[in-house]
Amino acid sequence: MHSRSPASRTGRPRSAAADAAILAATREALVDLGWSKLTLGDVATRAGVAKTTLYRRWAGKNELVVDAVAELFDALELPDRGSLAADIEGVVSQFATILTLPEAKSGLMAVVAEATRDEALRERVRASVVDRQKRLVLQGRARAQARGELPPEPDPGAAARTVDLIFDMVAGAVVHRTLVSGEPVDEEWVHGFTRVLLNGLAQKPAGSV
Amino acid sequence: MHSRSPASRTGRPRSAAADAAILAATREALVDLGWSKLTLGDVATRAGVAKTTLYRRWAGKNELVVDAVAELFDALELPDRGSLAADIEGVVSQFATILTLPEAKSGLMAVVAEATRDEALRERVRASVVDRQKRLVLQGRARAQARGELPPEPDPGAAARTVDLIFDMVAGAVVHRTLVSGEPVDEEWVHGFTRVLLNGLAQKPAGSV
Amino acid sequence: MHSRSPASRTGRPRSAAADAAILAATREALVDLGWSKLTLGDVATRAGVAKTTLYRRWAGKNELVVDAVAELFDALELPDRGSLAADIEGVVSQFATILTLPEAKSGLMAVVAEATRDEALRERVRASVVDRQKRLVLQGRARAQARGELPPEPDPGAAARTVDLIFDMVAGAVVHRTLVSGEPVDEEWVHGFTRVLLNGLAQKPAGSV
Amino acid sequence: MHSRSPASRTGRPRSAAADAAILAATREALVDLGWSKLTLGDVATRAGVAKTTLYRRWAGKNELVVDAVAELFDALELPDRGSLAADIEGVVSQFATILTLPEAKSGLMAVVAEATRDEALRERVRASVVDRQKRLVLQGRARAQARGELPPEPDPGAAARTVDLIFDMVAGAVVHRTLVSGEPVDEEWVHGFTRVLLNGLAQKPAGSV
DNA sequence: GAATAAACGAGACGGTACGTCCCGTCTTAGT
DNA sequence: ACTAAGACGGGACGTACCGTCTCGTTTATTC
Repeated sequence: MHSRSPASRTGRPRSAAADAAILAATREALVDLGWSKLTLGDVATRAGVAKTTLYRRWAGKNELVVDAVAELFDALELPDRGSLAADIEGVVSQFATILTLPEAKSGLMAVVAEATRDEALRERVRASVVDRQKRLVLQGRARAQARGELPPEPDPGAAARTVDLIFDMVAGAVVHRTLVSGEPVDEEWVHGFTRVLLNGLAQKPAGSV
Repeated sequence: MHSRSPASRTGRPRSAAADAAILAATREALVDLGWSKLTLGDVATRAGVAKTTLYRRWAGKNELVVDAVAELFDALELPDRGSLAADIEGVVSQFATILTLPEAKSGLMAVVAEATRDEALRERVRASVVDRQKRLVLQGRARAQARGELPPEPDPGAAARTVDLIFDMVAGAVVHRTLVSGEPVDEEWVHGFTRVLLNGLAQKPAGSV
Repeated sequence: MHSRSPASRTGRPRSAAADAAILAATREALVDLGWSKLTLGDVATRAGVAKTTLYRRWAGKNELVVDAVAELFDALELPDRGSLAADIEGVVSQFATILTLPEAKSGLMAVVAEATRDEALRERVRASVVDRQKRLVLQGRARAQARGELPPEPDPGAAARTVDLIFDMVAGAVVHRTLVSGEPVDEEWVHGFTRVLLNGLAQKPAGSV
Repeated sequence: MHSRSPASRTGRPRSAAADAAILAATREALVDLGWSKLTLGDVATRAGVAKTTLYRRWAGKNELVVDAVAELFDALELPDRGSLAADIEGVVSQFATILTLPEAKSGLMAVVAEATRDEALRERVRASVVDRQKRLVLQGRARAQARGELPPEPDPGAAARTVDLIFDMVAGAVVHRTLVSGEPVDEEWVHGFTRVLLNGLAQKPAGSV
């Protein structure tokens, strides 16, 4: 998350409670104000913490918001509903639910926007948010293979590329639907989307289209 | 784009050249500074215009950036490559190319982020960017139907929903690939994505997968 | 006092009222807080002015305080009491009275202290305060010469050195009495001091001592 | 100078070396930074001491600087040059020399300025600096009386007032010449000043001037 | 020589002010 | 009526110190 000079033994140790308070206050401020009107001074006040304490731990607004938002996605889990399609529908719905939280949508898109000009930030987003949730795709595939719904992957390279493609498609579509189109991710949409995704993936050969 | 009080007949008319200069200056500033460090004073200076002139025409940074960025996407067109798959691949590549422009990615995502808290802004984004490009989906479908690749749509409601779904999937996946994953949208990825999309759409029944 | 780029004809002109309000607010803040606790933000607030307005006109706290304090000494004038001794006693008393004002003592000594490390500031103090009041010495001598109490000065160089010496002695003694010794400059002290000064100056030859 | 709770018999005693190191570091910092930019954290670092150690011994910056500067004036002594005038010229020159030290001028004036709003501080300045050096005036008068240059003082009250007046005049004039006028206290000035002072004091009656 | 108790270094803490930057508005004179 | 110029009131920035606190460690003195 953030670190200080390695293994300082002397001096007063940093308050562990402050970290949690700051991240919670950040999410609260995102709800109330949104990203662009969120100020670090306000976050510090909400957290009952001095501005210096905040700056001692995070380099700036972007890094802070990434950490605050990333925690939200840890709530995601792959439900076991008996079929791959049902499992996917479940996790897509969860994802959409999180994305409707004001603290998630306002913060996430803003840091993605900032990350277009800040390689370190983009890496932080990927590590904290994207890669951390790729576990869901891997878990889903493993479970489907155990059920016999999917064949084992012979080529590890192709398998990794497919995971990335799936993640781009799932995350991208849900984010676009929610934030750009501004339409609800309801059961019907989830069903339609999942059908297209799974059918598309099932047809390995580029076939007759 | 922006308007003035309806019947202003007297006085010096607004400079038409100023509009174009301001939008160009905005894109230039997006390239140099990114959204968050872009200031309206700087844009005015770059455009050789007083700050007052700028504020008389746009309400603020968000509105200005939407207009500046929206123009970029008008360059998109559906190529006629002989098959639906090839046409889609062409337009996806074009879209990805535009998204690699610094002025597009930095600006677009930022206004989407801002739009999560500003309904009027989201409407402006949707009108200026999203809906304006939906023509591509409609055009592609019409052409494919003319070629006999797709059957005519009997149900207009379902047809509209499918257009929306396709748009969410295409735009979402490309944006996610480019901005979040930070991986290139190369020929291989475009091919894989298009295959999944078209195969998925072709299999109407939720079938045996 | 302070200046901007020479002859700016365009743009909104600086508010003349703001200058006066700021200097008055500075003196008020000196009374309430003293030099070391005076903050420019507070002065701006008291003056009903934004901090930027203040910084646009003065480089910092020192320059501002010099200007604010210098105005106080413009109230000094040489009374015509009929004899040189009486005139001097009058002006010394006036000077002592001004030095008992909190805004004067707190501010004046502090800028003198700061000026020990800032040649430009020392020059400003000398120009705004010291040299401006040397008129009193010159005026006193001229009047005494007119009365026949003092002979005309044959040597201009020696005359200037004597003016400086007198100023150092008068100002130095009163300041020291007031601020360092912390004793009142009462009639008795003024009388004693003036007697020593005038008798000392009257005995041109280094005499019998 | 400073004290701790009266009867602390147990526990580690305070380091005597730390006191000296801190005062020396304070003077060093005054030279390098001047009073206003001197920070206690920096002094502690220079002294190789923790900030806590410093605060345990001095209440704040003002008290510390008074103590650091006061030591400088202990170097003053009344030379025996054979006549009162020569003795005075000697001590005035010494005083002026000390006042040219950056650590003296910057620090002394600043604490005098602060003392205008802090009675306890002014008392500390008077006790540590002023009264401690009044010995020079007393010593000079005693020596002059022994030589027969001055008559014995019949009235002790008047004598004390004269001592104060002399001190105000000497210290005041030298300080003003050095710090405000910014002119050197050279032999000529010392000679002129001493002549005026002694001649003035010699003429007891307020006479014909 | 072990226990005690205070001083010590280090550095985090809540807080205040700094001087700068930009906001969006206004007040000029000029086009 | 519009324009360029630039001052205006206001608010947040990120930094520097303040004086306090909480640690683990060191060092005399007292049992």
